[in-house]
Amino acid sequence: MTKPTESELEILSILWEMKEASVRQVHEKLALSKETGYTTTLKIMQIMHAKGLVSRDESSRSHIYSPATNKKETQSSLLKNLMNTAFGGSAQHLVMQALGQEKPSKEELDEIRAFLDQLEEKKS
Amino acid sequence: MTKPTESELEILSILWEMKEASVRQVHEKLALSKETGYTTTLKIMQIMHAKGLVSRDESSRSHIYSPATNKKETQSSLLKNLMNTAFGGSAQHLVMQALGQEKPSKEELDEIRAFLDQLEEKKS
DNA sequence: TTTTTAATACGATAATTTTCGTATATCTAT
DNA sequence: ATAGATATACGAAAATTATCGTATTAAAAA
Repeated sequence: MTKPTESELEILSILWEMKEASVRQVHEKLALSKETGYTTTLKIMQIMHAKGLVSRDESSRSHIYSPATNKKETQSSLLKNLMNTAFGGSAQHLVMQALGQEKPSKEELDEIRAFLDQLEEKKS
Repeated sequence: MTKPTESELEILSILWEMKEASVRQVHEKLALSKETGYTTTLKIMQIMHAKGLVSRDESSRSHIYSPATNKKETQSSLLKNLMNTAFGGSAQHLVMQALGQEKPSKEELDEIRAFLDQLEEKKS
């Protein structure tokens, strides 16, 4: 599985959310947060297709793209990479830092707690 | 604060751990996990110095480098970036994913729990 | 049918990042 | 002092990534 570049990841992320979309649709979303031309978006998506990061349906004139990589796996690999390069390999530090800056809601905190409990059970 | 590149981050991470080190020392650590030449490491560290990512003591012949950027801030910014590009902005998802793959020890889990509690208190 | 609009393909340039060779200076040991 | 080892500086090539213009084709509107 090739590692997506920064730009590719932005697009992949949009596709994860939308499930499938045309270049136009992706570009419009992307343009909300980034100054960029349509053909640039197109080109990157074509490259992603060549790399196998996305698949596309070419049956209609405007191709419909969808993510081809496993979302969890990609996230996991990026996370592991960041954990190793920036957090000395410590999940704990990374997690606490992530929580600290985001101030999650009580509900989210509870879900995380439940998740922690579940993790611990599995240990036995 | 300029965002470190991937290679720069690897080096910065080593410096965070060692507090301070010569190019030679950094290079030896780096070479354990990566095939790379000495002058390459040197060059990157010089660039980092020019960017202000590290500072150095030039009083002896072999310069001693140390990290110049705030560690927390850098980590935070990288984390936020990954959270936005790969996790749809959700700290919760990121955190659960990170924990899931690392299987932390009971002690670590407890520390995280304590941290969650502390977070919640602050809310009121 | 003609014109306008909108899509893909593709090549080329620009920008960024990584890599390394070589020159030069300094330290160390002989 | 001289030779050998080891440092930094620096330039430039190589590799990767991002950007965009233009040609061409297909659809839609007039």
